[in-house]
Amino acid sequence: MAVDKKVSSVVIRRLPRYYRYLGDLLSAGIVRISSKELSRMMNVTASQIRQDFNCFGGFGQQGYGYNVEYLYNEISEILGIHKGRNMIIVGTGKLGMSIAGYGNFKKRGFNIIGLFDHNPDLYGVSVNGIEVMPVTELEKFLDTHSVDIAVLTMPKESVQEVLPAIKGKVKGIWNFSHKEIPTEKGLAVENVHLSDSLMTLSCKIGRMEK
Amino acid sequence: MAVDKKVSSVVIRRLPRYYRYLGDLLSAGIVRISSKELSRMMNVTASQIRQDFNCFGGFGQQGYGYNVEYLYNEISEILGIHKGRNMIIVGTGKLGMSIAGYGNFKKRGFNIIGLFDHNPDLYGVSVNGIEVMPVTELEKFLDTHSVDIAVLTMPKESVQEVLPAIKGKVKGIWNFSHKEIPTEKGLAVENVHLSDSLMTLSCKIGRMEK
DNA sequence: TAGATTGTTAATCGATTAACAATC
DNA sequence: TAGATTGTTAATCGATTAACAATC
Repeated sequence: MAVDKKVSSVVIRRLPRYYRYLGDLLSAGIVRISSKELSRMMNVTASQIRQDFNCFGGFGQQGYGYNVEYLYNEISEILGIHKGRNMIIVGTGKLGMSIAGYGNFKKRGFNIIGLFDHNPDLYGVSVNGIEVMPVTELEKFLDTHSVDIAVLTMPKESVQEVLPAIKGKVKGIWNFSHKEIPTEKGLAVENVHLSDSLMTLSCKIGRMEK
Repeated sequence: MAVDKKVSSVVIRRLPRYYRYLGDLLSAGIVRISSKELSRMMNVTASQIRQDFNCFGGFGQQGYGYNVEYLYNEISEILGIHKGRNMIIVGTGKLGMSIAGYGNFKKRGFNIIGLFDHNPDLYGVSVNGIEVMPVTELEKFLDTHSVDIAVLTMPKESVQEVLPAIKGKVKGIWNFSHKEIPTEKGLAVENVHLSDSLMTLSCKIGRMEK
């Protein structure tokens, strides 16, 4: 029952996947699961599953396995789901809008409370009741609202422009722009490079062909 | 100059990032770079950079470093850029459409040649000259066109429905649906779980706050 | 109780880093 | 040539897997 000190980031990155599988089991009405069964489903070793869970203190019971609902809730807690995180989206092109329109975030406690762009044609356009505002309003908005996460879906050129306005005022950046943002103290960053992923796929295909 | 046998997937996943940085250096007119300089820029060790490149045979020269353009082109080659990969997008909701509309893929040799959905309202809607077709046409399309990559941007429920039509007819799947697709022989798969990434961010924020 | 399965320690494996001889 | 920097081998570090005692 050694509770977490420093959990490795590879473990943290595996948690959402556990969360998904456990959600499916829960919907299927499954009450308990052993690390062995789960390992078969998820294509990982049972050892790894037990090690991973034990980074956070052990959620199972010898001879029984894991209670699906309990485990699901614990992981949900660790992931910060249902904490009620406020998000803004900067850059309301197609990608930004598709994120804005994705209903499941709200269900999990991620609320979009602001949309920003600097194309005047988009000002006032609304998604789920939230209107697009000019980027020039961003700083004021951050001073008057509590924002946890900024989602950056604008062209890389605009990043330098908005970054100073954002830093220190949000806890995390979910960055889809092609400008990499380094993590720094007090600021969590997830850089998502969709084209990197396509190139990785392309590379895999190339090596398969040989 | 030990040429690649089995390159580890962690190395392959790093290649697109090298490619991005080298592209920037190239645009900036930089002719040569040492692993040490690059390591400072990219926040990795020079050792790792040299090890990584040497998986593919070594692209540098002692005492000089690496020629930026040459290295860029070599990595581009390994990644399969400009090979002219044909892609189709299945599911033309907002996310699918935002991928369809992203201009840079074409520039790198990834051509979107088909869009599919089963919402009749979208039939005939076109992006960059490609019209949305009914999913029922998918199988016929795959038989009459050479398609390398299928991009899945539909709801998880529809995946089982289209997967049989696709398997064996494409080389890779770029999967954005929430249904995980296992890799199998002769089929490369990249599962992209955007919400996993948001949850990882949320988790990082939570651990920062403690 | 006997059987099952966890939590946890120890062994293995792989990836990263350090070091240095080769060489441009 | 002397200096720089690679390619590559060896050392270290961390992550994964195996094993098993604890215990439900």
